[in-house]
Amino acid sequence: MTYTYEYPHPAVTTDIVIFTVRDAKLHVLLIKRGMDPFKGSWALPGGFVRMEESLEDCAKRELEEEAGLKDVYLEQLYTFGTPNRDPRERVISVSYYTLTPSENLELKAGTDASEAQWFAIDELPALAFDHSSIVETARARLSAKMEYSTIGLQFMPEEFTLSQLQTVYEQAIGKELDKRNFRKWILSLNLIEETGKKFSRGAHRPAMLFRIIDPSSVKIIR
Amino acid sequence: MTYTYEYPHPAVTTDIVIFTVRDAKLHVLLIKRGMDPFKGSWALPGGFVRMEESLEDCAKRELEEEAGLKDVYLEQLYTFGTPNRDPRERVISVSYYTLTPSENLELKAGTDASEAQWFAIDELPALAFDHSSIVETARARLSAKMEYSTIGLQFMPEEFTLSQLQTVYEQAIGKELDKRNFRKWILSLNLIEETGKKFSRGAHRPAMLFRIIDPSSVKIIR
DNA sequence: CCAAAAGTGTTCGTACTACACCCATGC
DNA sequence: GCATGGGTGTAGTACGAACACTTTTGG
Repeated sequence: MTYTYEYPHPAVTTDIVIFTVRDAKLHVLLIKRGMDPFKGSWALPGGFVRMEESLEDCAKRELEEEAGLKDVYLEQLYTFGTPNRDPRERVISVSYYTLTPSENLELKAGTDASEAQWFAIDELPALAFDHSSIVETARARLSAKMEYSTIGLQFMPEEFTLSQLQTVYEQAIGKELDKRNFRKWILSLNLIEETGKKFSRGAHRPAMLFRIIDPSSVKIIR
Repeated sequence: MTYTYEYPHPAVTTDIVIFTVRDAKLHVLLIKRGMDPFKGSWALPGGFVRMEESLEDCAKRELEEEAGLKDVYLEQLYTFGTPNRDPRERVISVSYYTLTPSENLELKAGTDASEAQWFAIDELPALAFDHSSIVETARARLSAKMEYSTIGLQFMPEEFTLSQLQTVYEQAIGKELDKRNFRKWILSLNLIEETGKKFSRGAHRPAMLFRIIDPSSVKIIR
């Protein structure tokens, strides 16, 4: 079956930058390409938009197919459309990004991806297509948003310590923060509360565990 | 001549929201459609992306063809891709927005546009496709950017008074500003300087005229 | 001389910054 | 008992918000 048009049409894909923080470092999920072009190279999860699905639905589908991730909040990042960014044909990529807690990530390879793996943002391999630019754009956007919003909470699991949260902010923004000032700030927002439980992780005082009071409020990104 | 693909491809357009301030009110440029669908309706300037041009080049070309505008700074806004937003076929629209001084706007109708006209943002007619959403998105983005950046200067002609500039900010943000605080703020940035000339426009004290010191610095939008 | 917009400083409150020590635990 | 990260308060500064009167012109 073929599809014919009176004028040339580009192909449209979505590509998704998924951030998480593991081992106190910012990571991005990459998929090893199972097909040409760039077979064997690492690339962002993503794929072609189907005629009956919206752009965001496409991104969500790809995310589930290639990385087993569901129910994530996606934000549109930028649309990349330089004429020769794909050697096959003209491909326009609508990119999205998201943040996720590092736990509960069932990584699986999908149809056109033979492997999925987390990479530290500072140790990325060479990427297929212009995906390096996409990651760079996402990193810049993330960093800017973290400075004046509470999206950092989206990185967190159900329960977390303030030190973990601070590490996430430090990693995403790329600079160190003052512990007391950080705690004052995040607590003053009344978005998180103590669970009453403690978390012991070594030869030192255990940390209080916190939870997000209203998960829906975290999505408010101005 | 026809073009055939193995999988269905969407069409891709760019649509541009051009803001200006005239008569102390925020305006948007609209084009009266000369062809179906929505023949006779008002719509944003824009059109189909050609295979050999980048998205931004496409937006610039359409802007010149349909509105006679050249050398404008465009910022990508959002990509709209709901499946049925165009009755003809699946069309994905990459939208851009820009600001321009109200002077020197040679408005001309292009190939698929029979008329171009400025409309006050609060008095827009019904728009073709989902262009109302695009305008709304652009307005929200503009308003947010105006709060913490100096893009407002892009609305200004060569020489302008501080009152005019303040009006622009008030229109875009949608609220009144304190005259003394506004002046302190804008002057402290060292982006504008007095021309030495004065501008008389009625039975009152004439205003000092200002100019932008370095036009390239105005494009810095974080 | 009157109407109308231009121009000009100070005070207050708040939010961010810098900074150092004690606490609870595991080994 | 010591090493390790967890937890806490205060003082100084800088920035934004509120606020009213004088100046210059045209008619």
